[in-house]
Amino acid sequence: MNNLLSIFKALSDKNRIRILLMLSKKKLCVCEIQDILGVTVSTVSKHLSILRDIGFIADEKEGKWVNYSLNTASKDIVLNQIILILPFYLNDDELIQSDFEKVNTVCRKDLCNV
Amino acid sequence: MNNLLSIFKALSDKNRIRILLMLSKKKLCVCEIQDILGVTVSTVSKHLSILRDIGFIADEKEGKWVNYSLNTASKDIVLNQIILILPFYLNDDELIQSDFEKVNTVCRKDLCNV
DNA sequence: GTATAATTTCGCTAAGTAACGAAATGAGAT
DNA sequence: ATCTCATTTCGTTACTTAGCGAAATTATAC
Repeated sequence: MNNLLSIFKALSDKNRIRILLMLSKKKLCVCEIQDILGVTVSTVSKHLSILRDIGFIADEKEGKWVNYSLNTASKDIVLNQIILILPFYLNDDELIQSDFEKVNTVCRKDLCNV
Repeated sequence: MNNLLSIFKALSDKNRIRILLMLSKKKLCVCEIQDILGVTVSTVSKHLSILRDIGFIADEKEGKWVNYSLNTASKDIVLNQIILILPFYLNDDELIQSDFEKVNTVCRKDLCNV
């Protein structure tokens, strides 16, 4: 029950939903997600830790960066179903479409090393 | 997006999950649900209004009482999927099993008219 | 080894929400 | 028509949580 509640609580935030859908398109690092969401790095990091703890996403080091990716191989029924359903539900959403465009053009090297 | 968020927020509460699963077994009135959950009537009423507004449940008058029932015919993809998945996920949950037993024995006439 | 840069953690504030009791509502029963 | 009783709404309190900036951490690159 508590596990299930954690899943729904994790999904009760607009920015976390946006992150999940971004990651369904492409692996991203924290600073790229920050750029797209328009919130501070610490806030993004907090959201990512919530999504990671549940098993929605996975992280992996690549040079200086940590790449986050969607975990499509979860054994959890609810997690799997949610990840399948989300795109059908939100592909037409204006904000999500705008996020998708940014995902394609975002460049971590421009964002950092200022 | 906001619709989806409302759905997940509605599901982010233990008592609302319990209510949904109770109603999957039997139609219940507010005072019966109150007895099983062990919270005040006003709290139950608030939970029910949240679930009703989204379309998870429906209400219907019967004499003095309002019967609440699970809306299994929702056109919403997420709502439908959630209602299908919840039992698989929680049938083994201790609290839910205890709720199910109480659902079978609860009697609204004993609860009211004290 | 030290410097650099991305990420995480910490302390705080503001907004949101579950719970309660009391008052208001509304429909059935007399 | 009035009374009764289930239910809803209102006002309040306590708790949770998203967001921020600063400090701490971690690991790469020189």
